[in-house]
Amino acid sequence: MDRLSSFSNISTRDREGNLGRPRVPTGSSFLREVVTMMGTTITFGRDDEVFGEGELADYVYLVVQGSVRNYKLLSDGRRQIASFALPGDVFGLDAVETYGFSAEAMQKSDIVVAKRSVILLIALRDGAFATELWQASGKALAKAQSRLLLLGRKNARERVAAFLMEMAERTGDDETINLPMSRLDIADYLGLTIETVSRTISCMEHDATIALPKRRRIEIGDTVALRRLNA
Amino acid sequence: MDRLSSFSNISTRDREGNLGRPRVPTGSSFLREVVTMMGTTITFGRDDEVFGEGELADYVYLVVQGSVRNYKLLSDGRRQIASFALPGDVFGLDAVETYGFSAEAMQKSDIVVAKRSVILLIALRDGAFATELWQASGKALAKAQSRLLLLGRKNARERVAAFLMEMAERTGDDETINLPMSRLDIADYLGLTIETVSRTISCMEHDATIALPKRRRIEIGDTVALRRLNA
DNA sequence: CGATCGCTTGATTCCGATCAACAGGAGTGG
DNA sequence: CCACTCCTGTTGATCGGAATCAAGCGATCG
Repeated sequence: MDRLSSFSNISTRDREGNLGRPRVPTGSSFLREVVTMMGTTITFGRDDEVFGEGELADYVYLVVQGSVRNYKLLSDGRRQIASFALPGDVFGLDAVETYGFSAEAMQKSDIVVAKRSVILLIALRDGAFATELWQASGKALAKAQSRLLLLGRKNARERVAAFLMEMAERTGDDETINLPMSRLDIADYLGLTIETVSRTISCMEHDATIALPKRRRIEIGDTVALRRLNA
Repeated sequence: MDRLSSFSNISTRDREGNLGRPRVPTGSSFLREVVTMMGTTITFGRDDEVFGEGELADYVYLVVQGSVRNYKLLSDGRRQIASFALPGDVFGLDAVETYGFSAEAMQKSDIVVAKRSVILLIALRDGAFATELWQASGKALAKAQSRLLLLGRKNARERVAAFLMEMAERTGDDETINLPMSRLDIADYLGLTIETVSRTISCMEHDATIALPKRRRIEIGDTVALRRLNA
């Protein structure tokens, strides 16, 4: 764990505790360590742009607190959210020359910003680290491919079920989900309209598949029913 | 170009000529060199499985001749093709533990098969090579994200237009496309049905946007009209 | 030459989009 | 504290684009 020592004098104590989350995202925590070490924390307000599609990709980002939407737009305003970045997630890492999508904070968010050139330098010197970056991209790609299946072939109910299971996995305690995003964000993530998302959620509430004590809080009642919709 | 010399005694002459293609896919040709050097060529017949989703990812692949579909299935048979691999393309590279999708030859295809462990070993020793792998994954991810936008937000005509432009770019001479895949493959790539693909293509023929002298050959008549549908 | 497979075309259905109205909650200012 | 407004989300009615169902065509191959 002191692989960083050749690049920095700062002690490499574990910083996971700072995140204050019940779960840590899968993947290299060493990558998070490097970004944290090499970067600066910036606070973004609600709907502030972190970067725009097509801009030179000079930085990589780590969400400490808050959440970020990564999305692409068509010229007429249609939007597709590619991914949500939650606390502990790194994003903007896979850009090659320029960012392939835009990124906006969904609420007041603390984000560590690190120079890509530094990451690249470390990667070039350290094959193991570069390999971790490669594998991190591989995992991101696998997720994207699952989403291709969702967007290309699943119906509304299946999409919402997949979303709920994903969010249950990534936040909360498997039973209760605290949504950091609006219904519109969910719709643009799932390739649906806000009305269809709302209706589908209502329907699942009537089914007792889920309960919603608050707008942005969903409790999963019937995990089996959700899982059955997932394959 | 002799970075391979430490791993092999075979001379590292340029092997691109072997591919017999008008265009070489973007990205590291060094990666193709490594795979070619370290691998063995195997010929697959039409619809032969190269690997199945969930299998241990022990190999990486390079298409020399022919073409491959990479796809995921739902339990009821719905299929989403994530990507097509054409001559010069490497696939199966981004898998982490197991393959995240299945791969089948679309016709008789010559494919170089190389052990992943060898690639990994080189990557661990050579930060520059590992960084190339990382960037290759980044490009694949960018393509996948563009396809998320297509599958989530574009209508049938826009999807087909995007497909034609992609194929014109990847094969042939920008004017004439020789399709290596069936209408069903196109449909499963674009998240449509075979009937909708057929109708849309017919409609574009009536428009004189395209011409189809043969079933598997498409000539682009109005590039501007196609491009207008793309953003 | 006939059979099969791949593709096209037509008729109808259906799921999700669109259009429209309203409800509830949070935040604001008096 | 309450009245007001704005914003987000829900619900209902209708529409439309692609799916589904169905039939026929044409090329390829044994």
